[in-house]
Amino acid sequence: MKYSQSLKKNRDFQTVYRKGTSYANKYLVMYALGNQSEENRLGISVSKKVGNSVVRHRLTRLIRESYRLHEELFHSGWDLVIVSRAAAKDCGYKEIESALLHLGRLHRIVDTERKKKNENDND
RNA sequence: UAAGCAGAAUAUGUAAUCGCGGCUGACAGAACCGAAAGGGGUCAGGUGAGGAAAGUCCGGGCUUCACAGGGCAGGAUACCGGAUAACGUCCGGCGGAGGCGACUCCAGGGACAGUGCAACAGAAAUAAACCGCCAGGAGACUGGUAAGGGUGGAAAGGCAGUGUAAGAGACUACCGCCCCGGUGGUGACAGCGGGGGCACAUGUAAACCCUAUCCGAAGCAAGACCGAACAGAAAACCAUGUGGCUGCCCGUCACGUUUUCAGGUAGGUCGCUUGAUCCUGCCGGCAACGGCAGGGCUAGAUAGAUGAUUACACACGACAUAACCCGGCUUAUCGUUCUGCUUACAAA
Repeated sequence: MKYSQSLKKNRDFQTVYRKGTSYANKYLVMYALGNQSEENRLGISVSKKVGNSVVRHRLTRLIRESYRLHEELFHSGWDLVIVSRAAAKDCGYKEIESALLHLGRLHRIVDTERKKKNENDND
């Protein structure tokens, strides 16, 4: 991903869960916390309750792909944790994509209208 | 052709665009991150999950720790021979059970080493007379009897005959069982001959147990190397200072600074894929498998890479995602194809 890192340490996940704000819809839960940097960091969590390994991997890839294709819509400087809920296990790409963008708008870190990262598009 | 039996192969495909993990080559060999170790750029090419990758149920390699030798405990296995690195796996047999057959299935050592258990029913369960039958007696009843009834998973080999008062391996034939001998086979065992009238007298070892054989423990988050932080040891420095012994001086100790050594957390690198390897051919073997020759290299991530979109095709796509590596077992599964064989019918 061009503008983002992935969130790796369990410690970082715990920080976002504890101090961040959260919104949820039918398929996903999104936690967000400002990280005082130029970049976003994205963490994806799919519980074993959702399904077996094949289902969990597919959901992780769908969420990552949705974020990648709309990366320029997100404001920068946030740690995001996306948690998949059990209802998401039969979803296709389109449903995950719209659910992700919906949660981003609730957090007010997604611009509905235009691309915003012009300062980063200079390079 | 129909019904079946055994085995094997395959596991949506094609094209385009965007994206991801290794690898190779070229150009840089910088910037940047980090104390260091180390990481890291751009472009191109090529490559990138399974038959079960699953369950983690067995067996081995590998690694670290432990280990003179022996025994106990605990666990596993249990007809015979072979294969193998090894196995509880596989192959070929034996015995038993099922099927017309191809073929399938088997928790298949020991109950004269010992202990336990066997409900209910039944007269009685390891010990026999309830009914019946026979004899005696007027009768009550006494005696004989395991052929018949009834109970039960099991009632003292089965069945037929002789025999008898009625009966009984009491006697006889056949079958079964036990013992002995020799034959074939590496062996489990098979079949042959002779003998015993059948005794210990039931079942249960998936009850404890006995016998024989095997087993050290933990696992790649193993482990090896580098190594901030942080404890430690030694040496040097007393230039200044603080505190204790002590109110002061000397002395000494601790704190202090530098260097070296050893340990080692976070972090990093390796382990990490060339192997009991795969493919083809020939040879040995009924087979599992082994030998020889030639050829191939086919993921290696470390929060964890295979996805998204579009188009087309049809059978409309099941189960399921490597995590050190192999050999098995078990379980899940949409379909398609092939090979060999059996039975029935038809044809010849």
